Amino acid sequence: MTRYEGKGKSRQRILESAGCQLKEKGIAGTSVAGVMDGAGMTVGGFYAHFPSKQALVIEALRSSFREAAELLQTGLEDRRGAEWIEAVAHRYLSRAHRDAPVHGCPLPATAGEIAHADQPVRDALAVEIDSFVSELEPKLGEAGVASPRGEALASLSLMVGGMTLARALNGTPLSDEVLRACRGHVANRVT
Amino acid sequence: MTRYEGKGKSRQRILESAGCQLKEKGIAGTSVAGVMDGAGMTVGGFYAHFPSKQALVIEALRSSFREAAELLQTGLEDRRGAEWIEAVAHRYLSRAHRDAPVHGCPLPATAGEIAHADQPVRDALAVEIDSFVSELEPKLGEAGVASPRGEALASLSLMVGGMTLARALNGTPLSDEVLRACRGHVANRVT
DNA sequence: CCTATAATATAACGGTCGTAATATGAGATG
DNA sequence: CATCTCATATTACGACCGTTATATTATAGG
Repeated sequence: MTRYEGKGKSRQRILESAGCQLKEKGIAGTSVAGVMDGAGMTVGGFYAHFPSKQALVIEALRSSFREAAELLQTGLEDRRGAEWIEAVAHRYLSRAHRDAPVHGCPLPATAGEIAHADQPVRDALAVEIDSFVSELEPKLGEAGVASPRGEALASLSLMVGGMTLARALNGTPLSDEVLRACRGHVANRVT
Repeated sequence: MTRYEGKGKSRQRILESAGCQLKEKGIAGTSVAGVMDGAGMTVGGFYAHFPSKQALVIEALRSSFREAAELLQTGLEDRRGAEWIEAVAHRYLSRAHRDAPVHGCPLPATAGEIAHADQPVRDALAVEIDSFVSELEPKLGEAGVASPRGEALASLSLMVGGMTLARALNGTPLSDEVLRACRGHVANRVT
């Protein structure tokens, strides 16, 4: 029925579908059947591409995190130091990001569940976070903070925590308030 | 077989068991049968005490959050301003809290899932967070920060985000590093 | 055109979930 | 002692989960 476009393409579609579902519904809320449906296929073919749901979660987390990290920095190439980090925080802690998890960071929806997952999942996350923090670090160095790496880790924590709470409080006045407070905190901290 | 101690006692035991499981395994990882087992009873009796799992989650979240908020502040009655908030942050962002979720805050394990839950759950959370932030606020006022409420919201976001990430990175060197960085951030911010 | 091969669809397995109907058993009342 | 009441136990239902075995289909090579 469906036109065949090669195994690699299918794998990529599965990965993208999984990324969307993970960002929208978390790990427990993401089912293999749902992912395959989102990729325009049926369950049966899944295990020809991935050995288990956990393997899919690891790879989808990897690729969607990298994609989000890149998207977060696009268009900011001309900015430096404090101006750059502030722009990143404002973009991350925006209402747009809160209301459209699909185009954003997978951490707010999944980090809490990764804590109860197996070690391989946490190890994979550590690699990605370490890499992202290493990108953040020099920018904070330019901004003249005392310990750029510590500040990068704390900034990530603030952004993830703020977005997680803002989403958990969605539909209440506190949601916007949390976002605004966290943006203000970064601005005060860095300028 | 088991001695009967009144319906109220049973309800309380269910609530405490649910709180433990929520803090350790999140909402999806918490099953009604498991909660009743933890309370020393079997599934059947559950619906005599709560109309649904969601109702249980709301009430267990409420009571365990309040309990954690109180525990977080005990023994700190003599401290003021910056010293107080720093002690709270150090206690929250400790390895002890990371490694023993049962005696701590339910937010790191549940906030990500609450975002996908129904509105009543989010409304209930908003009430509790608003109340906690109102307790934090005057202490930050004493510390002399510009906008105490905003700072309280941002501090909560940093603490929850830091603990969530530290648990998601547990077993890797990054976990301790995140905790240390967030503690340092609060210290620098407030002194 | 026919075959070989690989990708996908169909269907089923065992397990767990939330929920509900029914059965049991203990405490209070007469 | 008999009976009523109500908390709890047992059991079952339908839905969904991850995973696997099997059937079907589409592409590539002779």
